[in-house]
Amino acid sequence: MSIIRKTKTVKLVLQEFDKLNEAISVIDLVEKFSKKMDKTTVYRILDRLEDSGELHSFVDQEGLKRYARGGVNSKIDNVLKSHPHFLCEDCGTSSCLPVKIQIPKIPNYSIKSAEHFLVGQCENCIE
Amino acid sequence: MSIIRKTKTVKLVLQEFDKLNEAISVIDLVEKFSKKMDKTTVYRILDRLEDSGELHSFVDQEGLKRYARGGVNSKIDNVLKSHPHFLCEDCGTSSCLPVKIQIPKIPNYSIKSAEHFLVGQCENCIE
DNA sequence: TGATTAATGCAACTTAATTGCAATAAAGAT
DNA sequence: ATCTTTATTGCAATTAAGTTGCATTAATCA
Repeated sequence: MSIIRKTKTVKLVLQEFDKLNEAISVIDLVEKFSKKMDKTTVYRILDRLEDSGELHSFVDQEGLKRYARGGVNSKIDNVLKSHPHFLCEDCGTSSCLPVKIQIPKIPNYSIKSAEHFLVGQCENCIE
Repeated sequence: MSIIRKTKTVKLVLQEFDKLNEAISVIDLVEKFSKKMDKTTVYRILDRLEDSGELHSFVDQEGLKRYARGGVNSKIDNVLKSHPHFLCEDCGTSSCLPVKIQIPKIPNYSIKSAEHFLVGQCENCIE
């Protein structure tokens, strides 16, 4: 693993994750930066930031890849391990939920990792 | 919703789900039936079987769509609601796990649906 | 058996993501 | 500050999953 250069484009991407503290789909990022950088660059920057632990990714219900701040095992929102990812069906924003989901013991199975994807209404859209 | 005709191809697909009682990716089905039917036919049959409640689908970690017997809310394995889906990283088989995952209450959020995807070793591959 | 219409095959298309390669620009050394 | 190294970028082309339009075929039911 080599160091990650703080290029203009990398800074732009990181700024975006600072600004909106949510899980962003690659598609949205590619669209948002279409004037600033090539889509391959977006893909590659996200790859590197995930490798280095600055971001983590998951695939949503629609099969789209999304990225959010923090490594899978980081404590970025006091979440130690696998936290659920959430999509608001009203406003479309996606985020990491700072709760722990208990995985029941399954006889004769060994569980290594878990991905949870919840859909519903977020705090801004619930009435 | 119109009736589903029991065509030769539909029967073949259903037989496959009977034979292997697991969650099969569309890609695998398309490949398996490449001599028997067109890939569009596979996609459309799966669509219809899902509409009619005979199958349910989910998207796995890799963004691939998978199908398994039973509707989302069916009691096919005594699973009332959202059950986790499992992928064995050794043998590659995928299945529905007949356990219930408790979703913690999240203040100010309303959760409508949940998808759980677990990865690990299945009963045949665990040593 | 015939009429109706669901289902199929084929070709073309869309969209997300990947790859190769030459050109560019950070980072560290001199 | 300049040079050297090599990580990073842009562009074009490609792969792979899934979709669409349309003419043809074949279930279903009267």
